Amino acid sequence: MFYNDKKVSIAVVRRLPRYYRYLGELLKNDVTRISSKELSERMGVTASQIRQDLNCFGGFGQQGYGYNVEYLYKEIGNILGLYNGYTTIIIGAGNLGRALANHSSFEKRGFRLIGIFDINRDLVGEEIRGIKIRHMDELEDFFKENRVDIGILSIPKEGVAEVSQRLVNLGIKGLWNFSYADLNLEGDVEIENVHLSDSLMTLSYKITQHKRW
Amino acid sequence: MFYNDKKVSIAVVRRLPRYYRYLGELLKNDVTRISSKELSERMGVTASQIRQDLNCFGGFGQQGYGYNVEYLYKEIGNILGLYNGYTTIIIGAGNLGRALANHSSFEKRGFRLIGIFDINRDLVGEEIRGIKIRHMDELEDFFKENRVDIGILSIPKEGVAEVSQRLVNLGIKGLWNFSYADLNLEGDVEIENVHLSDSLMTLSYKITQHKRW
DNA sequence: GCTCTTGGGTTAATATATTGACAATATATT
DNA sequence: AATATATTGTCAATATATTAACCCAAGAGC
Repeated sequence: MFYNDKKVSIAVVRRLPRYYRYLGELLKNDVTRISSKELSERMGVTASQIRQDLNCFGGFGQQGYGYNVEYLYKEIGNILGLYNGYTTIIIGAGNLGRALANHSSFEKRGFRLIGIFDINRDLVGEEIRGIKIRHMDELEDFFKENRVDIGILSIPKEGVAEVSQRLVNLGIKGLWNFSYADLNLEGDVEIENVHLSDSLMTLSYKITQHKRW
Repeated sequence: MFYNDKKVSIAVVRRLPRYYRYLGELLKNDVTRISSKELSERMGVTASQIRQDLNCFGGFGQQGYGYNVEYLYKEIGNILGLYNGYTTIIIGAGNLGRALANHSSFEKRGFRLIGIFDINRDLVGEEIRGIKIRHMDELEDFFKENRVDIGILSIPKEGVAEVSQRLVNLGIKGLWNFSYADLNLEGDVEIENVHLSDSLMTLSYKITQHKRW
């Protein structure tokens, strides 16, 4: 993982959204400045980590003052690419796909849902939040007329390999994969797997090995 | 994180579900034995890591032979607590809550959904997969009559602090939190946060810093 | 304006995680 | 039955991540 040719660990990158979230809250509460120390106490991490993390991307703070909340918020948003107006499409209009389509917080972060696709012809034509469901056959045509940055895969694992390869061939930049299969594709695409079952099993482990029941 | 008083890193624990998944696939394909080397190639990790990981929990393999797939599968399932018959309830019957309720793969992993709750009285009485939605007021009574192990929180972040504390007071063992707020509770409860927005923002970072567009 | 305090950036120290190496032991082969 | 081969469990080496320490710039107080 890189930033301006500088190597940045994925652990650091995964913390950025959390910083962004906390800074957003501060901003909402009209806090204009914050020190790494105070932020660390709120977030339950070390101040050192915050300073180290942020310094991967540049010196955003000022000695004796701290960080300007609004400035830092926007900088991190920028690093995360939230102001690039990325477009998304959902593949699979099942329960999960619908839930994601209705999940307004993604729009709030700058992601714009522009299409929903499914193989089930019974669903085609139906609308979710003003976006009509298209058949998978229309995928290629859709790409001719729209810039699609991110594909959200909410389909059973059986179909994932084929569909994802198709999306990559069409030039998609990223895949957000909810299917119960690891995606390891040939080609120039970024992948983020969300394995809900894995997360639930991890919780199950924690409960099982927890020492008080 | 511990296993039989032995310290096991969370990184190792988070890999267990993945091993479980791959072993399940092998089992389905009637593979009876596998070496760490071959498994490592399929999974895209090092053989050393697999051996090291598994040895946190015991010596499941045999020199010169490898691992018995079925045995290892069951052992890991057991370590993860998948055969303990954990019960779950969903708090929040919005889009995400419904999607999770309909997500059958959790049942397949041994988790049993026994209740759905919401504050919206219009939804009360409605059924999802045979489970009727109850009003939050009934929560305490429900706990008197049922053993509830895991609470799935699919509600807006505003309500999370109050609801989660209530669940902890009622003796819940784990919280699977989908709300856009970190849960850091007092009390004897295990927590697994799933921040979908964070994951999407991480993908956005990867795309943004990717070096070919 | 001078001094004191705050607090970021950076380097060093420590802790954790991953990978590599190999002896020990079971299986497979002849 | 003896030998060759496969492959684990474990220890050591390396790499990565986190935390601590400290220097020095900027702001606050007088």
